[in-house]
Amino acid sequence: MEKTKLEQKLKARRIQPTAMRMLILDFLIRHNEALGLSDLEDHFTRSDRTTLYRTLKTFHDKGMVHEIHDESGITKYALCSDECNCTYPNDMHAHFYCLECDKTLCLTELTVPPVDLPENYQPSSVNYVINGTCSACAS
Amino acid sequence: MEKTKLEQKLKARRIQPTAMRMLILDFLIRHNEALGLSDLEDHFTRSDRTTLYRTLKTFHDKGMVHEIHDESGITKYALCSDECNCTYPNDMHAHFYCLECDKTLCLTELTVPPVDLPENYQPSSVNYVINGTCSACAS
DNA sequence: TCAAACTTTGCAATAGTGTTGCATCCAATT
DNA sequence: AATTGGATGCAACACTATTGCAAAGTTTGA
Ligand SMILES: [Mn+2]
Ligand SMILES: [Mn+2]
Ligand SMILES: [Zn+2]
Ligand SMILES: [Zn+2]
Repeated sequence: MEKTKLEQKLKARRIQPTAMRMLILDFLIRHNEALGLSDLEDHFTRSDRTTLYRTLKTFHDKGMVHEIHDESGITKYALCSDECNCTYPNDMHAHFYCLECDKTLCLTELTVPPVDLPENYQPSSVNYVINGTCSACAS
Repeated sequence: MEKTKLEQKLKARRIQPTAMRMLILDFLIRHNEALGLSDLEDHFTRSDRTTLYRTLKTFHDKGMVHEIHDESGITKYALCSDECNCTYPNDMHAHFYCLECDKTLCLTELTVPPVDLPENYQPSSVNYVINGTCSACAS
């Protein structure tokens, strides 16, 4: 994606657009799967773990990405859509974790249904992961 | 719970009923929240981490408990009902993770609805966690 | 233009959780 | 009693996440 577009996206979330952050944002955009810190480490070999870690943290704090917790035990991050505020239940969707290839996908079409919680339980977000075998691994 | 009852429950899942396992099972029964390894460590101070770890692993392998992955990053375990085989979607229910007190509850009433996955995606289980504030922390 | 103030990055160390190898113990079986 | 297999304890390790601090870079306002 063009540099100016990346800059805009970062600024829209009130994130200072540094070179590193634009590279990482671009990387996230190119991959439509949720990525963990180690995935960034593998690709940005010249950059320090900590920078990558803190970039993900900043992105998360500013609502640029959402966290997904799956059976891998690794915290994964996926881009939010531009309009997303990660509010419950509107912006919440399901995810698919493939037990074979270890990849996690956003099922953005699959919005979570609001549910009836017990008295006095206040929901704020959802972590919804369906485990199984993805289409690539099924064939 | 009485010793013989605990023995029965373990044998029903083809788990050798040792003293330690009965104590841990009893502990899980007494707490209706999902527990992590460290919770067991805190209580069974005279026992070794590894034994507790392997007991949970055995319980999980034999279908006595199910794993829950929430925002805490800690793998938590909760007892399955006697009839549960952890099959999708019948035995799958939602969970509630309180961001204040860090506790995770089984919402056994809240069975997950089967969903329409993309072509060739094979689901086998679900990790469904609703985050928010529990009734105890709301008041 | 320069210095002060603030932010980002890199390096090192540490914390926290989960996992394994191996020796010993124990209980069931013959 | 000897044999056998599983359970436990101890130690070490692997992997991920997190923090402190100093250096480098950037913005801001005399
Ligand atoms: Mn997602
Ligand atoms: Mn449960
Ligand atoms: Zn796959
Ligand atoms: Zn609570």
